[in-house]
Amino acid sequence: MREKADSDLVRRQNRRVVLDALRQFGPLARVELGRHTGLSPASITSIASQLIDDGIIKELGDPLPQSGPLRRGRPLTRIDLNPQAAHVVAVKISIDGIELALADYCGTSIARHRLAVATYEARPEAFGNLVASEIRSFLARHKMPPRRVSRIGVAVQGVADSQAGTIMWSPAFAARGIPITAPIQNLLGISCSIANDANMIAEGLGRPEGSGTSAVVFMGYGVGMGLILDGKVYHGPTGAAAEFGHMNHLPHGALCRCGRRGCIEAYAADYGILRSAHGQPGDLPPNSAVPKDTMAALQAAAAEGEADAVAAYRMAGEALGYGLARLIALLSPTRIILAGPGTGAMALIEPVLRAAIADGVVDELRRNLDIDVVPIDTDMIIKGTIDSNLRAIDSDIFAVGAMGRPSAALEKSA
Amino acid sequence: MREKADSDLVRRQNRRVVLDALRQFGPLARVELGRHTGLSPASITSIASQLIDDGIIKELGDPLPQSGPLRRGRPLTRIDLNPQAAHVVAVKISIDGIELALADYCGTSIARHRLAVATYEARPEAFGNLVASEIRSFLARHKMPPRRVSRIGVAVQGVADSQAGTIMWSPAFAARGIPITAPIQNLLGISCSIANDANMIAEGLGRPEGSGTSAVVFMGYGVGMGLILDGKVYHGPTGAAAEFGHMNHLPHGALCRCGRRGCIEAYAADYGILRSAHGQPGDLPPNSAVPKDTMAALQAAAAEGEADAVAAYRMAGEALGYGLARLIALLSPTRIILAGPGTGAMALIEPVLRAAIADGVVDELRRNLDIDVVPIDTDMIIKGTIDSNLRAIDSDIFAVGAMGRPSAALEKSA
DNA sequence: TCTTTTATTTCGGCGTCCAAAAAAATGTTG
DNA sequence: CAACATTTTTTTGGACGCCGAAATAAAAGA
Repeated sequence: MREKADSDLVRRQNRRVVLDALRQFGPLARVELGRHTGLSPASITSIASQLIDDGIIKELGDPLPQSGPLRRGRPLTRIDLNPQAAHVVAVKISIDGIELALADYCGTSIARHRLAVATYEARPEAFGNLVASEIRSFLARHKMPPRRVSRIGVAVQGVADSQAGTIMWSPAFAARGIPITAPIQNLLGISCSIANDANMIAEGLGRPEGSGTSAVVFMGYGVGMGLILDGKVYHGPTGAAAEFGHMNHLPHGALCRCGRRGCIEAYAADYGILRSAHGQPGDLPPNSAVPKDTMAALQAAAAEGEADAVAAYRMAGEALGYGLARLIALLSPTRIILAGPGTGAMALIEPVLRAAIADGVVDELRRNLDIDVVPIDTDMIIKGTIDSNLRAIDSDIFAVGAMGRPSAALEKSA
Repeated sequence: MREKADSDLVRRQNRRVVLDALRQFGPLARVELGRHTGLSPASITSIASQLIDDGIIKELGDPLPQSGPLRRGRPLTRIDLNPQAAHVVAVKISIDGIELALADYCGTSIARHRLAVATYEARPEAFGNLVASEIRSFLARHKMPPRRVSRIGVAVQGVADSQAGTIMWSPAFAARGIPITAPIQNLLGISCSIANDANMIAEGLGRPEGSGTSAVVFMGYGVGMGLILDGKVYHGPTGAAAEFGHMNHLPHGALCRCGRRGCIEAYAADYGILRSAHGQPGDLPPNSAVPKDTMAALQAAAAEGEADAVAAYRMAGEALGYGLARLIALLSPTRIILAGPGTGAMALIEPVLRAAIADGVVDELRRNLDIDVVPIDTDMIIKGTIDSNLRAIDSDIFAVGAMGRPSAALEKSA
């Protein structure tokens, strides 16, 4: 059922609109905010002074690099998000290591740390606590009191249940159903969420694009996907969405890490490509961690025209292409973004991939489709996790009542 | 960018909430409306009297079948949607015929009409006008002045571009890109929309289910799908979404009506099943219109255990099953609904279909999945089209400003 | 110093919501 | 049959939000 509205909702919504505009278009004067948001100057004044009182935004001092053209009149007073208003920690869990990042409310990175952890053998009961204590010492090292961290976001490869706050299944772990958010919240008292890593890439890329439907494919040690439907990242009922890598390509096909046969990953992830390049049978149990060098060497060999390597990449392109063709038939996205280390061999993969899409989809459906390859950026996941959690903070903060007391959000639900 | 809010928006939203509640829970007294919507009695009084003035809802007379338990106090004054407030026409275009239905604002069917049209040979320029004039005489026959019809909804099998208002591609037509909404709007002056037929089934089933993610599969002369994501029917960027029937099943597989190879439809639509039951090669051009009797005979033969027929249905089940497995990996729906005449052979199809899903999807993803077969109801498409257009009217009407003048919506955007 | 220009704040009006009090409409009871 | 009791609906008064217009602030130019 749709929700009723009242004046409280109006203010909340407009606070959010203002924060959105500031987050997207950097520092802005009140007039400019008015133009961006459609709110009247009077309302902007009111909302801004409230947000300033709450310490969420602040007026910038003098440094007004008033660009060239001579300007008369009262100068603009620029306003920006207050970087001290909140902080977030992003945690990326991957095979044999976790990466931590601390950022302020503006999204500026304050500190990073990477540490090796034998994830595959990790005990499910202990792992969450390990992460929590690593976060604690990371914060301590950078003199950041946990009280000032408003949110922790965890990104993991594989299937994350964001409702339950667990890792349902991940190639980084032998175990299943590993609780993550509960131990972190218990030990640190900071609210925490978990999501799939490719979804976090989509969060990072998602907003600026506007309201389209697009898919981000992550190619590397695994194959992941972030889906943006009607401008919003799709998380599905449990938060375990868009397991493109484990979408079936060929029934009874090659063996995948997930235990099934014929998944796209079994042909297009590092281990799948390697397996076919070596001429190994498809039912050979997958080799979980492929060293970067090995893949680099394989890419080089393929670029030189080495037949087995070329064939392996073509097979990967075909699996990806038919998978995307199926996705297009279902969702008709306007944009597909290919990202991740696997794009290093894109020259070989792309023609096959495009041919497969052409073969598998009615022309009408792919007329408005762009396929882009974005530069490999290892920080995309961290950046997306930070962005997504900052937006969540915006949502928490604007939900705050007029008195600036966070409990207002709770009073509502009572 | 998120939209700003003002008090106008509040009233619009609350009007909509009230209409929603009435549409879903039948006639309600003001107190009951208050309970359903969370609005205060004062607000309900205000909103209701406005809606009554606008003629959108009305107080019911005496007939209060006050159920048993002795009730003191002022009796409830029940309120309901005013059936005369608006009317809709639903048009279902299928192979060789179109079906018209007229309904009032409460969704009660006033008239139905079916007529035969040689759609396949229809000229694209003329077809829209033909439909329009059929609607006109249909309305005239039932003494319904076009002025009192607020919306016309067209449902068609195949790919509809709801933005452009055309049929991009449909098995009912040899031609492509047939304009529909423009000629209807021009001739009748009534706003008109077009959508895929399976999406309309989903509209009809969609709301009561709440906020889950589910897929409705239509099995019959073709294979269609309506997708409900997070409680809302997904229409995709152009409105041409969820062409499940033309999702590739096997690369280089059997020839489909759409001209591609290996589509699910090529195995699971009537013509596909028939083709394989007759042992005909997969590249035999599809037979567009299969008579009902033929399919009934085939279903009977299969039920008797006739080997070729059984094999054909098993192949259909496999194509559907792997297609659904792929969909589940991507969207992890909580419910899949199988509907349409093709479900007549469900006893044969279902085991294979379930086996394919089990084979193609990680256990974790299908743990919370229900697969249901709903009774074959030929009116589902009509009903869904009517419902969907009534909800669109609700949205138009609540958008009306306080003065009851529709132009208020336009003034806003200026 | 005075004018022009532009940005921001203040003020008054309007619309919405809500809580509480009042009114309405009926059943119950002495 | 009149005085309660009970429940629904309307009215009243206050709060909060938005907006337009006027007032104020802060500069550049004359």
